[in-house]
Amino acid sequence: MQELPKQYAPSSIENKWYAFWEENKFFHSEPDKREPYTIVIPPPNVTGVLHMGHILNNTIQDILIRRARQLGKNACWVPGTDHASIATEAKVVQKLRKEGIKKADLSRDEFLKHAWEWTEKHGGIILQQLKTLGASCDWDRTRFTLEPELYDAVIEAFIDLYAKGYIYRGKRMINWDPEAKTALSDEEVIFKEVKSKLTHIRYQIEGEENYIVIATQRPETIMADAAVAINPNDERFNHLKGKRVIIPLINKAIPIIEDDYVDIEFGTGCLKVTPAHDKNDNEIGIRHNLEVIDILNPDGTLNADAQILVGLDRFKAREEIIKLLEEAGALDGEEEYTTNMGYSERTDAVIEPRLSLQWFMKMEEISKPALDAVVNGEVNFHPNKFVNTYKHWMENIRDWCISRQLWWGQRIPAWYINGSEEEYVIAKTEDEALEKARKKTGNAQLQVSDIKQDEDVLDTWFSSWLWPMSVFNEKDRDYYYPTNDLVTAPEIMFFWVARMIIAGFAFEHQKPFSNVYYTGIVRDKKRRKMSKSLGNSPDPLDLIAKHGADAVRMGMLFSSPAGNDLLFDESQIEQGRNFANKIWNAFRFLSMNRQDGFTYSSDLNIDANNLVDRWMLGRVNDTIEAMNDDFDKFRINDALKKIYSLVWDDFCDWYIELIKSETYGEPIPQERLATAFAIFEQLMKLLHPFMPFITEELWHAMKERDVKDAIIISSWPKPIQTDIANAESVKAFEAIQKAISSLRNIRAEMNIPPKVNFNLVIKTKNESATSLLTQNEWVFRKLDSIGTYETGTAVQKPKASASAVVDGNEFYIPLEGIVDFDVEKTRISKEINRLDGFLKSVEAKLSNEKFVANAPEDVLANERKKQADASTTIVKLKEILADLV
RNA sequence: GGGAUAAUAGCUCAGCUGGUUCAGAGCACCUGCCUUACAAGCAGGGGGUCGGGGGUUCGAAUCCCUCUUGUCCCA
Repeated sequence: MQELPKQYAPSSIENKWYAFWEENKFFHSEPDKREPYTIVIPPPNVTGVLHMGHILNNTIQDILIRRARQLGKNACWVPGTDHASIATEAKVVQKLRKEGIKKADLSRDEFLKHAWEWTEKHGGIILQQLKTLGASCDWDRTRFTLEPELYDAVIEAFIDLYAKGYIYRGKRMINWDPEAKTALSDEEVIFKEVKSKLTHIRYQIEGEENYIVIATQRPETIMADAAVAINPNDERFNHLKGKRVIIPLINKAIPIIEDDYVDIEFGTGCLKVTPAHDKNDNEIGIRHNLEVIDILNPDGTLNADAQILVGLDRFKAREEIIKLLEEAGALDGEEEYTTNMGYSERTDAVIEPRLSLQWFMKMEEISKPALDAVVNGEVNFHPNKFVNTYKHWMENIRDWCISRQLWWGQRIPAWYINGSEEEYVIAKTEDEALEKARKKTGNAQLQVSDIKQDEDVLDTWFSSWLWPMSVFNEKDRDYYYPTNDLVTAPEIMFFWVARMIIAGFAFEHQKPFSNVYYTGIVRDKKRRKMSKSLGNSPDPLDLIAKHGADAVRMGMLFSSPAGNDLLFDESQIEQGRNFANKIWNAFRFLSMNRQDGFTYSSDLNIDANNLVDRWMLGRVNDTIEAMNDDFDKFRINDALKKIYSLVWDDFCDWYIELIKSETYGEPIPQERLATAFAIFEQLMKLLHPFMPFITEELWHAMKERDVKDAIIISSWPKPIQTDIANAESVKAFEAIQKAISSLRNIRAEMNIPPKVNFNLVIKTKNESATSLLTQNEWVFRKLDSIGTYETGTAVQKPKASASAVVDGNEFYIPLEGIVDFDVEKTRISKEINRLDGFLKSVEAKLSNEKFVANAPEDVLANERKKQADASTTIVKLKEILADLV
């Protein structure tokens, strides 16, 4: 047998097994008689690259899918990407610009050709990267939101919703991104707190020398002012009512109006009203029937209606106009001010509120079932706290602006007739549109050239919200839909999760999934979100190359309870790597001990007389049940911690130590080794979802196995031999562990070198303890250096000795010649003090009549037992202390 | 401004239905150890008024109120 290297080297192993899994189609799912278990991936941006958030998110999905596969379900994880219209279009435009091509010079078709080329070149890289992580996606089912079937699904959804009256076209205040030159939905606006200035400007009162002062953040918009508003209850301005003021620089008279919206306390109490450039102002404008003067171009520069500073960018214009106001004597000072400003989620440009003709989706009615489903638990959120956020948003839901002034996306299926903005038909194809247009106009002579399709595309989320349905063909949808679990970030709860639930009920009349697991955000140690622009994120592919995918998965998950942010540090990955190495070496040791002809049976059948085996298997059994419970509750990181501790603490630190041969240099007795191998199999299975590569590697290193016996499709363990491997055996062995720890503690505190033997005298509390400790003498001998070993209820206490009382049994180590009495006295006194304090608190409880009267019987009984145990131990320790004097 | 959520060891966090030696884990730290695999390891150890205050209860890290501080979402 070839000896294994001392350290685990993941890279070659990982590639090998990933190829093996793919070749054998273990990730692929087809509908069959089994129960399905389905996850759809949150589709990343098609031209994106893998970042730490993807690592966390996809690790969790892979864990869920691999465990489901082991549980015998028909596991299907559908991968794919979305077309990310704004981001991708921006990238393509940028690339073309570098080549000296302007988008404006291209036809729609020409531009789309470039966009597809770009997508094919960069698209799907991220999916390849996911493979290095071990993601067991069904790659045969990879979907893209712009591929024909999904495109059609989006168009059909639009047509259907339009027919039902949920979609309308209208001129509303929308969020305009002057950089991408498109409308955005409310969700795509990110508010950031920024330092700004309030500029105070004098508006002369018409026909008077006096002026009033208004405070504004946006002095460059004064040319679009339609009025100045005051609060009707503001007595300071009684004299202004009914008058008009003159806008400086352009000398235009506008009315003073009264409106409750004006905050008397804020600024100067006078508000300039700019209906074209502010949402609130727009509402005031509607109430007072004010003129709407739009002075901005789509790119954020001033247009001719501004009269001055035409062509200047809005921010440049702000600087310039302040100078002009100052020169004109209209500037009344500036004031520092902190405000929340809206930024484009995609381009980070400052959002421009703008009145614009767009397509909207009515949300209130259609979202009702989706609200109910989450509130009544039909769809569960993990952690549950996110239900509140969801509920709040859904109860205050507003209409969704779904049109985007872009080309890269699903083109809105509206055809305008004869150049009209108002007269249009909704149809899937041009032929159909023409037919409908002819019918609508009653003009049978209408030609294709008389109708023109809307230039705009739909919001990317208008395709993503169909994802759990649209990734399946009709036949498969019956089987896989509704899907089971969705793993995503809380950031996109509204963008995506809520809308998927809405769409699920709207189109399939069913929820899209049963559980939503919200992961945390990956941050750096300073709690900053990891991002490319900050440069504070490691490249996950480097991490994988350096430490192995298993280590990265482990490390990420270890410090990542559901819904809590993860403060990433590479030392966490090292912890994962260390664990992989530990497992590797545990196996290495076991394998080194195999003699010629060694075989083992996977069916565990342990000896009822061997407490160590009973304990070990009992621990495995407990862990299986505890992990299942954790998985049911989506406490995935708790499940990981349990298997981690079982492997490292129980199996490596105790069990392996105990199966070693009694004779130095001899291999592990082969029947013990066989049991250890069988237990190790259980451990590998439990660990497989978390660390797929190393477990598959060792699984095959344990014995020759058929392809069909790969661990990836092995069965998830169930508790076995629970008649002997149970709580009782665990408890019995734990008492021994505690005793051994106490002895090791004495050895350390007394500075007895590890190899120096000491004698052990155990005065047991009863005969069953004697028998336990007699039978397990070998355990003590194995784990510590022991000379003579004497046990019984009536043994002679050695005089000068170090001692410990564990579980009512007294352990004595004769000290003569070895040790310092004072140290031992201090040790014992400390222990007495500790127990004394504990006893007092217990006795305080028990002497409280109300406690005795009110506490349940089992609590009471437990307190009494605590009291009895503590006081007998104290008595014993005091005797011991007395003997030391 | 409205809402949510959190505050526990130096750091990151568990602690789920109020009661088990409940004050825990990992990391970091200290001490000893190259022990039949693993120094990426083994053994042992120190460290916390559970943010402050008040309340409910026989009993509170856990429930309620309040204050402070932080984070997130929404406007």
